[in-house]
Amino acid sequence: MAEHAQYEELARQLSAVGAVKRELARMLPSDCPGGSAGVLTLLGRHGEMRMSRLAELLSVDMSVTSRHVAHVAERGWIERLPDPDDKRSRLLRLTPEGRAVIAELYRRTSRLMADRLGDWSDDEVGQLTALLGRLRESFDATHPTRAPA
Amino acid sequence: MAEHAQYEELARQLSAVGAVKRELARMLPSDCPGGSAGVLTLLGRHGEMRMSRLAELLSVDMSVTSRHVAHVAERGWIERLPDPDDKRSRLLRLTPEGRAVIAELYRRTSRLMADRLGDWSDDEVGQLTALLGRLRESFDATHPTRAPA
DNA sequence: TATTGTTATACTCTATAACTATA
DNA sequence: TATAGTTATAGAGTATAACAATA
Repeated sequence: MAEHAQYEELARQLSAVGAVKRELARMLPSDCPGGSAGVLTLLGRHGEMRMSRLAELLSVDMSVTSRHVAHVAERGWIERLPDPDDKRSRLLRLTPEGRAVIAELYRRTSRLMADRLGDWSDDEVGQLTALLGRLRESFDATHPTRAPA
Repeated sequence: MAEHAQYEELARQLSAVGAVKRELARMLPSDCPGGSAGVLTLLGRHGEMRMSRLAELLSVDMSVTSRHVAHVAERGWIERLPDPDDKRSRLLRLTPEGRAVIAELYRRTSRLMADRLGDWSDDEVGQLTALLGRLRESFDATHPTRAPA
């Protein structure tokens, strides 16, 4: 259990993360905004999946996911296939063009991160990543202690 | 120097912080959106200051700051006083009403944080806060190694 | 009836550019 | 000329509600 002032300081730093996210967003290709990049990288990491699963991984409403997915589908970066198990559902799959975009995103991310975090150790980057993961888990509304059912 | 995969994972977790920030925003008073809350809490912490200084602390453009400040000034939560040292500038000062809003913000933040981070130790909260602070510093465009002048 | 996904609408936050007033 | 601040405009992201199709 932490003190109030500590919570305030954490809240302030979380707000300030916005500046970092905006700088990451500024180096994205012009036709691939952040929402699209999220769709592509999650499909690249987890493989073919349904809309609802993707919305969960993105931590946004499915209506938002639908828009981001439409954007990348219009550019031919993913396919939307019928789900043999449920005709309401659609399976999202990367195309070769989509994989090429991901490769470019990776190049740009690596370059920027290496420039900005050049003096961070592997361990420090890992610590921050782990703590952010735990933070998200603690705030997850579907967490068992808050949604017991 | 960290590996590429580590950078990717950090970028993903930074994106996911958005969900946490949105949950914090959802419990704000209806006439006090996040931008207004940022203005009030920074004035509360650092005291009277000019627009340009506030923009720097918020890490956003001064045009954005101007809008947020106008919002809180319209509600009587701050005063905009003439700066005796520079007639172009305005000094921003909290009113008693503004301090009351801050008190309410603190109550709500504490309640939510205590609920979500109840199983975090002081040390863990402090570690995350410190790492986020360092992250912001590393990405700060005005950092001496990137803006040497 | 409940769920998957789409679309329309509205709100917040942000940056860029044009502008006013002052340094 | 340069800087402090304001305003107009445009773009990205998000949530809610209404809807169609299917379970």
